Order: sequence, then C-alpha cells, then structure tokens
Amino acid sequence: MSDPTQLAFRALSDPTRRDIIRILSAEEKTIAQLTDQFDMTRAAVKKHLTVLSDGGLITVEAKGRERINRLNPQGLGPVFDWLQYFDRFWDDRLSDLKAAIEAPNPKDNQ
Amino acid sequence: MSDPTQLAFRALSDPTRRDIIRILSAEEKTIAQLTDQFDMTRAAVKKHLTVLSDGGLITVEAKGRERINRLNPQGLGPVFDWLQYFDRFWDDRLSDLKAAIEAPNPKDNQ
DNA sequence: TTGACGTGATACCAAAAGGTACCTTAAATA
DNA sequence: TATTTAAGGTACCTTTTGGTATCACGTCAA
Repeated sequence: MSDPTQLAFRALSDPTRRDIIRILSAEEKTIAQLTDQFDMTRAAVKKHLTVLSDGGLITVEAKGRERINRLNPQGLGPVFDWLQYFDRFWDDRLSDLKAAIEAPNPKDNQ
Repeated sequence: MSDPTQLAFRALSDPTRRDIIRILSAEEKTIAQLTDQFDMTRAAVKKHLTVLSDGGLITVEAKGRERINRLNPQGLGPVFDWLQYFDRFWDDRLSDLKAAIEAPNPKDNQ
C-alpha cells in the first residue's frame, strides 16, 4: 500500500498513535522514552512508530544507539487535502485552512 | 467503544468509506445505489455504512423499505477538534477553521 | 574487552476488520 | 393475497492489526 492519504489516515486511526503524535508535538522522544508513557512493550510502541513513519507523520533520526522520533507536521497535509473536499459544507471557510497548511515551512513565520 | 473521536477517525480510515462520504457529499443514496458504485456486495457496503453511522459521519433515514443515507458534515467535528491541537505548528491559522466548524448549522449561511 | 543498554527483527497469538453467503423480514404492487 | 424486491441479521472465512516474547546486533562506558 503506498497511497499517502491512506497511509496517513491509517496512522491516525489508532488512539495510541494519536497519543504518540501529541507527545511528540511537545518534545522529541526515543522509543524507550515513549514506552515509559504507555502500558505496553517497547516492541509494540515501535510498531506504532513504524506505522506513523510510513504515514509520514513522524521522522526518525538514528543518533548513536538511540532513535530520535520527531513530529512531522507536514505529514498531516494529505489529511487536510482530503478534508478540504468538504469546503462547500462550510462556506469555503475550510479553504482558509488549506491555504495555511500549504504555506511553506509551517513552523517559522513566513 | 464509544469515544466519538475514535469512532470518527476509525470511520475515515478505510478508503471505501472515504469514497462513500464523497459520493454522499454530492447526493443522498440508498444502500443499493451505493453498491452499484463499488465492486463488493450490498452486505459489505452496508457494514461500511454502519461504521460511518457509528462515527456520526452519515445519517440514515428509513423511507419505506429503503434507507436513505446522507452525509452529516458535522460528524467531522471531532476530527477537526483533534487536528486543532496542532495549531501552533501553523501559527494559529488552524484556529480559524475550528471556529468555522463550530458555527451553528454549517450548511445554511448563518 | 566486557558488559549493559537501546534498538531491530522475527515468530507467534488473539482479536478485529473486511468480506461473502444465506436466511428472514418488510414493503410495494400485480 | 401472493409475488417480488430491498433491506436487515447472522454465521462464517480470511487477512490485518495490536500485542507479547525472544534473540541478535550495534553502541556506549567502565
């Protein structure tokens, strides 16, 4: 399966994965650090991270023996693209969001 | 399972269901009419409709022996609520969307 | 270099998801 | 009323998913 939209929606469909995303939105974490916050094994957390990575929602950087997991906000792009289809139901107000999302380098103010 | 956010994300996690939502955004349909547009049985389509209904994304009206399936745009509310958490990554521009979504009676212009 | 630690990979299991087949029920109509 | 047709319900099958257990590998530090 390689459709980015499907991969992103799938990644968001699990509550643990949504929690991980929230945690990573505050601070980058290693797998072990994330595991501390859940009642499951490291292997299970790592599987979720793989799904999130496949969905483009996080990036992983190997650093020594650790793996630093970071949120990739742009990964939500396909989700917003899809949702944007429903513009008409909200009077095109959703278009504003779409434009905002697509602005380059979301995190810095340009 | 009864968490509205989870039910909505789950409903969106399948490509067939997202297609159904798009179709219903153009026009209301019976189960049989929807089945015509997919390569699967009516029972399978009906299962997807049940998931969409559980997720609050569609409404179903019994009309004689038929069931009229309609899009319920407000059902996307919990999804936007969740996504809104990431405001800061887009400079609070996502807040505008949130406000738009939460305006009463989205479909009529008030 | 030895050991502890963080991770990757694999095998395995249970439950959920997506699908079909079949039967029943309800409504429109001849 | 009898027939046809659309829909619901249930049982069942297969694949995927979420989880554990276990072992191997690379890296850091004593």
